Amino acid sequence: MKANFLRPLPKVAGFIPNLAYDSVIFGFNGKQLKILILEYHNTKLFALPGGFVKKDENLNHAVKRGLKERTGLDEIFLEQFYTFGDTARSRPDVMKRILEANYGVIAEDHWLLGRFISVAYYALINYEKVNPMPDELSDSINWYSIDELPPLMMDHGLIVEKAVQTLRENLERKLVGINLLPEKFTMKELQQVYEAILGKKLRRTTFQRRILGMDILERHEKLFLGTANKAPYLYSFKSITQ
Amino acid sequence: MKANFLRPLPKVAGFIPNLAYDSVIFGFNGKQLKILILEYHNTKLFALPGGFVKKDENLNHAVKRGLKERTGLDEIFLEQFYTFGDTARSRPDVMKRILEANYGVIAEDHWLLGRFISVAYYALINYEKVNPMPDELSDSINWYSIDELPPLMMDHGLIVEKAVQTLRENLERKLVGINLLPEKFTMKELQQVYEAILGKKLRRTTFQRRILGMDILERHEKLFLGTANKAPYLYSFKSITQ
DNA sequence: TTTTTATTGTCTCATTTTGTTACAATAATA
DNA sequence: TATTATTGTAACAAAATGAGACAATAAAAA
Repeated sequence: MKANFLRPLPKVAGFIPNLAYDSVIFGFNGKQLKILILEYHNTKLFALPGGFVKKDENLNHAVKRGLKERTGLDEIFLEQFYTFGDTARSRPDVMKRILEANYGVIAEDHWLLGRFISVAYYALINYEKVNPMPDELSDSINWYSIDELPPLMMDHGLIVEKAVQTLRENLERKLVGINLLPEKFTMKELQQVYEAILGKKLRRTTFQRRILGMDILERHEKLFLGTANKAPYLYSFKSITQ
Repeated sequence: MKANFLRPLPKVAGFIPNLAYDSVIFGFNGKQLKILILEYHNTKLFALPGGFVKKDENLNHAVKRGLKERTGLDEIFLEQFYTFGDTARSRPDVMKRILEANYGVIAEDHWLLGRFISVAYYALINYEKVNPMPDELSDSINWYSIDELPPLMMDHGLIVEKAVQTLRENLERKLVGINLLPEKFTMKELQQVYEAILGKKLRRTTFQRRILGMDILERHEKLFLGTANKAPYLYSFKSITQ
């Protein structure tokens, strides 16, 4: 949420003060919905990837920039979902631990120890195309299944909760699920994405009929996996033809 | 959006810099969906009511505070829907006009002429219970029908658009429509709210059956309006009984 | 080569929801 | 007492969804 994406101890000058962003980066491993969580050096603190906004930079651009550094990906589904602005969410004590573990003693009035309002985004990415990169402050960034998260610092647990809730609400309306899959996918894979997001099983025949009825998929060649059964077709998302 | 809710030319000290909020306050006059728009002194500039966040104040609380000043109402439906963070949305030239019309010459580096990221909220209120109050900077605040808005300054037109879109999306899912009506209302009034929000006519019998089927309304006495026809029942929203 | 197995694509029928029309009940007026 | 416009609800049609059945098939086993 705070001191990421930054190499030397960052100066406030270049950034908008008191404003941060956090990102909930979703991936799908074929079975479970996962998110990227980083762990700060020598603190056992787990947090969402986040960062700050430059003074002359669009908010959306700042988040894309951070995401690119983390995942290497450029053209991904990214949507803002809430801005967290309670005073109690900022925890100077926690920030201090993180900064001291990295840079030694920190001035009491350092800008990173102040209050932060954080704009939260969620991203949907293709799990297989990513090699997550930690930053200077953290020694690891890893995928965690959304129902096996480590205890997250500050209000990051709440942020994840709201992200999952938003994703569920948007699933039907905006077909966001597609962004978690590779270009071509089987109907079963698409159904598994839906099931992982909604957290419940769906009926195969009804699901297939409903999705095909939407007329948003293009059918391609079959996928032969070497298993002793009928091979499924591959589908891709129809590009909108204006 | 900017210099509202403030009596003397506000000092940056007490507020979080570069951060504002804007509110889209919806009301329903029985026929049309309306929003509150204010006009700044001697500028012919129309804007959404907005304000700033105190350094030690919850974001949500700041918005409630502003809304209370504007409408006198306390317990109203209020929901955050988007944070606008493009650099291009801030228009120092426009701000300068407003401030100079109120306070005379303004320093070039005044904080209000800087860049602002704005968290946008929409509110749903009972049109009849409100006597809108302008602030120091504006000489009027008035209801405008959402399809007859004056040209709004900066990106406020965009903010309204997104608010209406969000309201539509939330109408089914969260039954927000109820908040625009008085405590007790007829089925027809409720339908008119839905129609105003969705911007289309609904079928009476289907609407009535669907709403009643939700089991969220309590039926009360009839409402006799003196018209030569059957009197409708009054309904209220069932309070959630845990 | 033939049989077996699990999975896929699609069809059918039951159930539920929604669209549409009809109609009796009513509150005031003529 | 008849008329008028509106309301509440019933009745039926149409559409969407739930649930099961089944043939087609890809590879392995026999």
